Amino acid sequence: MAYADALTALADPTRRTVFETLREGPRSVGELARGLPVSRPAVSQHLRVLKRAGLVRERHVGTRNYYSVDGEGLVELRDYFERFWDEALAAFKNAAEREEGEDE
Amino acid sequence: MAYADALTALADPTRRTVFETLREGPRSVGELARGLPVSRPAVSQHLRVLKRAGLVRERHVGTRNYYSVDGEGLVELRDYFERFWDEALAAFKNAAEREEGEDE
DNA sequence: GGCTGCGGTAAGCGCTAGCTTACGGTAAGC
DNA sequence: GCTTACCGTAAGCTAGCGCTTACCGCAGCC
Repeated sequence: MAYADALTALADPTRRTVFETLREGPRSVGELARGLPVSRPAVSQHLRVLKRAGLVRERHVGTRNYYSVDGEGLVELRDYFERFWDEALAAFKNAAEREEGEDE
Repeated sequence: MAYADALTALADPTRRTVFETLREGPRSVGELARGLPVSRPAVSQHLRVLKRAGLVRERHVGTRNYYSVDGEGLVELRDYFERFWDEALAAFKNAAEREEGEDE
């Protein structure tokens, strides 16, 4: 059920911006906050949510805290959509076959 | 930017349940509401959000309103994550090459 | 040691999302 | 026509989310 956390995490626009910025490479909290219209603590809270969703990782360097993209959350999301797509297609196929059976 | 609507749409647990139920095949609003702990108008509102996100379609039959999965929204989401993944990989590769250059 | 810059956390606040009830509108059956 | 079942929308309420300010801890530097 971890894909649920990832979905709610990426639902917020600010969090999406943070995530998409991190895609370009690791960033410190301050660096991220400077490019955003919100305060640094707000960014900190967003990063916590993203981390809990398995979408980002953190690495301490001195007093700085560098965040980067974690592929695990992305993989879970991709798998979720893929499975969804497969089952939806299967159901569609079943329905089509049933309708064909009714016509006879 | 339609993937944003799809993400916020799928962030809500009730809406996810509705969407996953629809994966099994078309359902009327009443049928969906019966299997959920919320009222029928609530389901109606959720369906409106899902429709705006391009995730579901509706088809009127008499006084009933049948909803089914629309693949368009799913495709947009898949493309978004795919592009994200590609760019993240490219950035990672660039960073690795830069580090290699610094070592020399 | 003191100072500075870094960042996580707590407390509090406003606003929006999701829910409910109440209503109106339409199609089918008598 | 009347009634019934279906559904969408409006209005209103509440819980929670995202934000801010204030505070604290920690690492580096003088």
